[in-house]
Amino acid sequence: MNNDFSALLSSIKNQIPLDSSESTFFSSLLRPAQIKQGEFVEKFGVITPHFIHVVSGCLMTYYTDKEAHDHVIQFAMAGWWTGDLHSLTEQVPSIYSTRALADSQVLYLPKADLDRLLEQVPKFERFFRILFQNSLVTHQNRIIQNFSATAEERYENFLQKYPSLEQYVPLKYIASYLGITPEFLSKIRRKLMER
Amino acid sequence: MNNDFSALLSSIKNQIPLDSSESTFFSSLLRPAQIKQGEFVEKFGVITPHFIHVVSGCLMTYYTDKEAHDHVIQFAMAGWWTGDLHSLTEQVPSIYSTRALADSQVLYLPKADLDRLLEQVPKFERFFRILFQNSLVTHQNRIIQNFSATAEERYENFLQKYPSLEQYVPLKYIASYLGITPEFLSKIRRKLMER
DNA sequence: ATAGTTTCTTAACCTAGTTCAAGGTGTTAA
DNA sequence: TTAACACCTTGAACTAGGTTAAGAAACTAT
Repeated sequence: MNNDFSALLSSIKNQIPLDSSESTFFSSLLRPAQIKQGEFVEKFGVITPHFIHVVSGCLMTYYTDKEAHDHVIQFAMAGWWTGDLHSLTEQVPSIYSTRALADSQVLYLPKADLDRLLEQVPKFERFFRILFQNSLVTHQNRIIQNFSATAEERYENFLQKYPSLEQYVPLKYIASYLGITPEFLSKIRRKLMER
Repeated sequence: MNNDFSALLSSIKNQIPLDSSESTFFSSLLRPAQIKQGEFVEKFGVITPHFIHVVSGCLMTYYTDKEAHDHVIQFAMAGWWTGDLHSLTEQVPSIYSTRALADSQVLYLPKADLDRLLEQVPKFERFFRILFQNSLVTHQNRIIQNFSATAEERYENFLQKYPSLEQYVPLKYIASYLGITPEFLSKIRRKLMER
């Protein structure tokens, strides 16, 4: 059994029981890839060809607005799925770009294979239903936070929630994820240091 | 076939084929209810007992923060599902409240019945997978908007996207949904009138 | 080592959005 | 008919966070 796949397989088996032929079939659909720091795995304007699972390292997904400002919408660490869902499912050009913040290993699940998987092993519908359901709750919490917490509170929550990210992620991207400028994050950090 | 159910059934059949016994089983799990304007269908601190589908009228879901300020996170119109997913699935006290903005008809799908449905008719996993997947895309778009658009742009987008809501929803709740104060929404509206 | 590039910080000034307080309008209800 | 109430608006004073521009640190790459 390939070592790249074992962590993913066991996280899936946490949600749905898989027999060995199902595991083998699923594994056969995954395309491992090594991504160097700074490389793109998904680009604005390009149709996303596959769902992306992070085995190691760290990826960042961001949106570029009309004024050419980037807005980080997600950091994806080991064990996470990422990629523009809308582009993937509707096969329309992506509005996001995804880049590696560190050398990373990923598993690609091509759209056609994902569709085949869901058809042939319907249990995976359940897996992705739960995955999306949890992600939805996370997104709702983020929306609430953005409305009801100050930038300072959001930064403190971020540090608590993703302590391991500091090693990978330049502060300017954390600022972007929090919805503030790097300059303002700097002010916040100084204020917190002085305490 | 009960008229309350037919719109929901056909929206489901849009995604997954249902034979008549499956339709009947699903329908047997739904509990119709009439909600008067102002009544709650879900309350902060209470475990959400069922998933909620809106047949007619309009519901509003909001979060109450430590300073006792309400933040509207969703308006649910005819055809929408609503309710605190996290409370429903984990059976923990809800952090949201949901109220009727107008006299409304809803269908309750109790948690135990939802679980039974997913077990006995696994096709529904697919239905909810797609439902959550689409909702996730909507939530991501909202996060992006909050970061990259001004309050004025967000208000204009809101009007475009939900033109029918104006009849039900007091402006102060629209302000809350947009993440601004009613006073500031007032200023925006005057500015737009003057054009 | 040194130049080039990217990241982080500082400070002065600016603005979108808030807060507070008051008044206007519309609706229900005795 | 007037009191009570919820909603919307206005304006003045304020603040969280943005902008601009500069320099300091930290990396890369010769």
